[in-house]
Amino acid sequence: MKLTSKGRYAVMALVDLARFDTINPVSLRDISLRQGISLDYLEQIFSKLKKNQIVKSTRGTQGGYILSKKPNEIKLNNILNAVDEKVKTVQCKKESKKGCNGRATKCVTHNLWDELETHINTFFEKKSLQDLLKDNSERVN
Amino acid sequence: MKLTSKGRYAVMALVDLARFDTINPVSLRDISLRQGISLDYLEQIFSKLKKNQIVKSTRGTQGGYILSKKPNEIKLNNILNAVDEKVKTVQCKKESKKGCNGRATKCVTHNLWDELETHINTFFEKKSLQDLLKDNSERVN
DNA sequence: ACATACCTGACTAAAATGGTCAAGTTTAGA
DNA sequence: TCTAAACTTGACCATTTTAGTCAGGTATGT
Repeated sequence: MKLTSKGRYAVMALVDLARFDTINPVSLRDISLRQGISLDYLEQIFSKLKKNQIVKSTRGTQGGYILSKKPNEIKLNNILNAVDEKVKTVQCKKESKKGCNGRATKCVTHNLWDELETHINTFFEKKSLQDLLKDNSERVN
Repeated sequence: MKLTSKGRYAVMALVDLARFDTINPVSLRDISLRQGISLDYLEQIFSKLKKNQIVKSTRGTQGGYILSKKPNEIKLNNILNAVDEKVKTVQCKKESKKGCNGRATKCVTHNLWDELETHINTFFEKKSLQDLLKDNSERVN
């Protein structure tokens, strides 16, 4: 399982977007400056967010990104999946005749990681962008 | 955050140990063969488990490892911490005057990762080796 | 036309991962 | 007492992932 900066950046950027896209599209440049994330890296991230229909883009001067849906309809789960931060805890070979570790049976921890995966996914499915906005409504930055 | 093979191996090895240490210490060699984990790697893992008083060792012929406590007293949390698979989701610089990203404020997702961390830790604190033994009591391997 | 901003893909330094290898020390049992 | 089994320690390493950078584009509002 992995939960690294990419996922964090994606969430940060989208919270930023949710705050500022009410009138005009928001440029990555602005997000980059406000959130302290490299512009080039943001472009990679937004490319994936766009492919997953989480944001929409407008090109040209005054262009930028806006959210595709309302903040309460965008779950953290959607965001993290979009940037390939899928919650994956076990690397048991699926569909092979043998189970984990090349054995006939599943490794003794197999069910455990499955449970954990569900546990974490549930957490992210419940949280929406809206929830984060609310939590940080008093913040300046 | 990271949850990789090392943690999985540690749990697998301890479940194995819990099953077989009733009479004699169990050698890493045996665990290695039964669980399909490299012996050398197991040695690294058990070195840490020992430092954290999760297992005790006996040297020499017929030596090996036994659990320091009863299976129901060993929480998964203890195991994963011992092998450095601490649940860590954010790399915000602690104790610096500035918050995440070198800003004066915490990044908007700071609380989120904190919550997740608690969420996951709670999961592991509730699970003991005993629980895993029970789940797999019918297994052959 | 030109500046702004999106778009794409190749590239890379540094860190983490999942080990291996070598050289011990300790102790049970023959 | 000798020796093999088993623990102990630390260095080393190939591969993969991460977190970007860089170098080009293309589209479009003014």
